Amino acid sequence: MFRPNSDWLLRRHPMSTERYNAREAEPRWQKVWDERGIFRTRNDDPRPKYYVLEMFPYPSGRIHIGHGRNYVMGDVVARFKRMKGFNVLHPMGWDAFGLPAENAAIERNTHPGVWTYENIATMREQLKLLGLSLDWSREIATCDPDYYGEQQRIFLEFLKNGFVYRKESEVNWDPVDNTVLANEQVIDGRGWRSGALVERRKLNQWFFRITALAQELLDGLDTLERWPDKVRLMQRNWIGRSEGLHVRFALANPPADAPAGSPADIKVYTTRPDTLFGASFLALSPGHPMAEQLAGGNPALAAFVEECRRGGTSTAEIETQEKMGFDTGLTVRHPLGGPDLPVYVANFVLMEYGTGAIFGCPAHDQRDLDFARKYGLTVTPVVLPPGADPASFAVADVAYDGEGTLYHSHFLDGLTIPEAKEAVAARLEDQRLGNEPVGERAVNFRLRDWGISRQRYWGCPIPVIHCAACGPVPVPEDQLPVRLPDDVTFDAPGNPLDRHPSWKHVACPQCGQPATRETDTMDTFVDSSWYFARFASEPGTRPLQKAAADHWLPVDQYIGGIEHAILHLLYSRFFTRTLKKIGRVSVEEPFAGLFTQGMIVHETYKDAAGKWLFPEEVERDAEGRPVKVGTGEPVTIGAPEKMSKSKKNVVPPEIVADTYGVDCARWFMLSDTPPERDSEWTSAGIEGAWRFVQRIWRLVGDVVALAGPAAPAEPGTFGEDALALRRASHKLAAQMADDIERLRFNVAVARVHAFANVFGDAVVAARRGGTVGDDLAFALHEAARFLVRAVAPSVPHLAEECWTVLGGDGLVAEAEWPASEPSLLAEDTVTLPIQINGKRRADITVPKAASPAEVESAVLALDAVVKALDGRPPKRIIVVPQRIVNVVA
RNA sequence: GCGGGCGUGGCGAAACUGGUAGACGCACGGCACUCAAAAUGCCGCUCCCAAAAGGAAUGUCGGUUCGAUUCCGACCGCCCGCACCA
Repeated sequence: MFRPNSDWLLRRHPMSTERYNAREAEPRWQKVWDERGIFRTRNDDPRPKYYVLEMFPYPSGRIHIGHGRNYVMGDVVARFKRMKGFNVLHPMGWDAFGLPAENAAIERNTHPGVWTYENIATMREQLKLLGLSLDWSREIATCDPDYYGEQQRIFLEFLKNGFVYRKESEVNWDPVDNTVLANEQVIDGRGWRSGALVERRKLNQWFFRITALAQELLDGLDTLERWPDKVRLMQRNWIGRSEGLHVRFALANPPADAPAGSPADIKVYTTRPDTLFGASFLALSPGHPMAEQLAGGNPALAAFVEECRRGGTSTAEIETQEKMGFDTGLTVRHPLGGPDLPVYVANFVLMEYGTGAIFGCPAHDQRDLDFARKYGLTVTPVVLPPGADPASFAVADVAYDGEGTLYHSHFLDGLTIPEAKEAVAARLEDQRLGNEPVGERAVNFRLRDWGISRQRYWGCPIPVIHCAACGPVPVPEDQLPVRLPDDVTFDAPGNPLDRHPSWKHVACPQCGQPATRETDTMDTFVDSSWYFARFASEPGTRPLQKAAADHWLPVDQYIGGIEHAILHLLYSRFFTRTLKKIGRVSVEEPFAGLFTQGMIVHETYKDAAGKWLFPEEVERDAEGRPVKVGTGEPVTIGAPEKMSKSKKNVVPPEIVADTYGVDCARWFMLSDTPPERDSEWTSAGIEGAWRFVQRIWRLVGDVVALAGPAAPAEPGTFGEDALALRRASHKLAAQMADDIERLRFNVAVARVHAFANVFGDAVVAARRGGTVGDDLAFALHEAARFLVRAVAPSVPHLAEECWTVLGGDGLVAEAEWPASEPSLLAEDTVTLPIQINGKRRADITVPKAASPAEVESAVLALDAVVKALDGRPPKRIIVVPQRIVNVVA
């Protein structure tokens, strides 16, 4: 027979024994939100705007719970800002063009568009399952002609204004598949699908002139105060500004067979003109025009150049790669009268940086030193380290790149490095070779122009027509968008646009003669470089509207992975600045605040045969060992790794929603681990979140049982218990607001836990006390309502359910953030720890307003202090008001 | 090689601007309730000596300070980014 004892009754109430049924409640509230359209955003809303955006996903198929973390974080911010009175824009879209769709088309014989839109439909439902407060009416897909048509207009405006140009550039060419490969499709120098050795082939390609904005993009980083320092540093390094000197070296023995008009000098770029007297060779990149020309008449050199090209480009390969050179037999004059220098072609000189040629100063550059030692070139130190003896200082295997004074350097002797740089620059500027100065000061950037041509079908067509007579001609405005043809096949290698029977054949817009369309499409990074501006325009309107973009931009909080720290973010910054220059928007920087969240990782599982297993295929046997469900064969558990389909360590959102509810998943994703770090998904963690969700539900039920279903009127006075609870409630609201503003979700979660402990104690005490007075009833109701609103951004469905139980007006999703009364946040006493010689020995509670002198005398009266001083006067007493007291005995 | 970051209990972590180290949670142990279990609640949970009082401890060693997880130096370990950047 069921016979509860009194203790049980104290803690349990029939109301609170009902479990919160997330599976029933969550879809119900999602329907209510949807029907009332409360997440629809209007541009004419008078409230202050707040734009929160998570990096939009590529529609790869299905999402797993690992993808959900950044959407949940963004959603917490969006819901919080709504409660704080902002008109929030929180949209979602699809980065829908890209190579995987073409691969799927080849593998499954489907159209890339069909595959893409099917994936979008699946993933949209999965995202909706998470209860995100998104304005779905603004949803976009970059493969929509409405979207990419506007992108084509932007391209043509950029072209008109000189931000786009065409030049020859090398691509990875797969000679078996007859196709261009992306860098990630080249594995160990071979095509990923065909296995053929990849060739370098030159094609005419379109480029965005991002280097024209290099300085601007660099300077702009300083204004991005709400970006992680790490990302700004990565961009700064990527842009890579350096100041140096272009120096022209005259050829001492031009080759006899050189064609007329061949250059008579070699131009190098250097950041160390001060070391010019230590130069012992010149080196050309294998791609340097002079190297290529010389190779034409020299089979051995041609073979060397070819070998260099095959060398890998990965860092690991480069590190182990030995410095190699080929002596061309050419020599050049030293511009300051030193000995002539031999000219090599060397594998470590990059054509893309500087002028593709360097002078080597082995004593002060490690690469040059390695090279000089290998080829027996002279090593002359010209910078003397401070305190070193000029007679004995020598460089063996380690180049000296530190500070010092110049020596062995004629007119530079005795100068510091900066002085010597200046002196050389000044001297060479005045020297003439031909009609031009030998030296010219130069600012150099590592940043290169952005090549956007892709020899692919599933991308935004480049709106240009090639005419034999007129050259490249822009597609006229009234013929935009240039649509992708739907009737394409993927059964043959190469670009389907190129071999389509009719698509590319058009009349030249200028002369009317037969011409062909550009068959290249744009890099998908172009698509994602302005989508944030498209969201600003209301649905059904032109994709990029100045007024709308100016209203919403910049994005106040952008959230995404660190993997986009450089390219996507830099390209978006370039686009926004360029759009401003052509008058399409008014802002310069697209993202005022950036947050890069960590990934969700999960253990991996392998069976005895080494095959990956899904988490749900693994269970524990009687001894607690991991075994395969059904068979009982042993399972090996691997370290937590990024969730990925290939390793099967994924958790589908549907399973979590069915078992625990998505609020539990949301709460768990916000708990414990700082959001910028990787977080491990565990069953213990999600169960902990489930327990806490139930606990909130019980607390709310307890309050209604104790204090009635309706909030009582505020009484004039409060007892001590009620007041203490009120203080805790008001503090919670204030501190949590601060935590969420700073995106410290794990700290916010801990705070809610701590409050729930205090709240729970108050509930138990109230029940024990028998009757609940008006003041306590008010405080309990207030605590419940504060708690529910404080967690509403994180667990929105649960919050709605609780809000209803508590008799709240309307939806909690539309409620205001609880306002904290300043009088309840202020404490009138403070407890100070008392240290003796830096060790905590006691504490003391004093009025907050107590003067240091009052605190000091109270401290000196403490037993512990009297005992420690043993009659002697203290050497010193440090009173830090509101903080601590330290007595130095 | 270059650049950046991080080391705190069994685990995830907290600690504001140099001021009580370990909040909060997980795991674990004990207890209560139950025929039993689940659920829930209470207690304990860095280490040493323990009855208490103490002492040690934030990777290691040193420095600055009344006081250091926090600042400085050296070392050890781990992680991330990179395009040999002249």
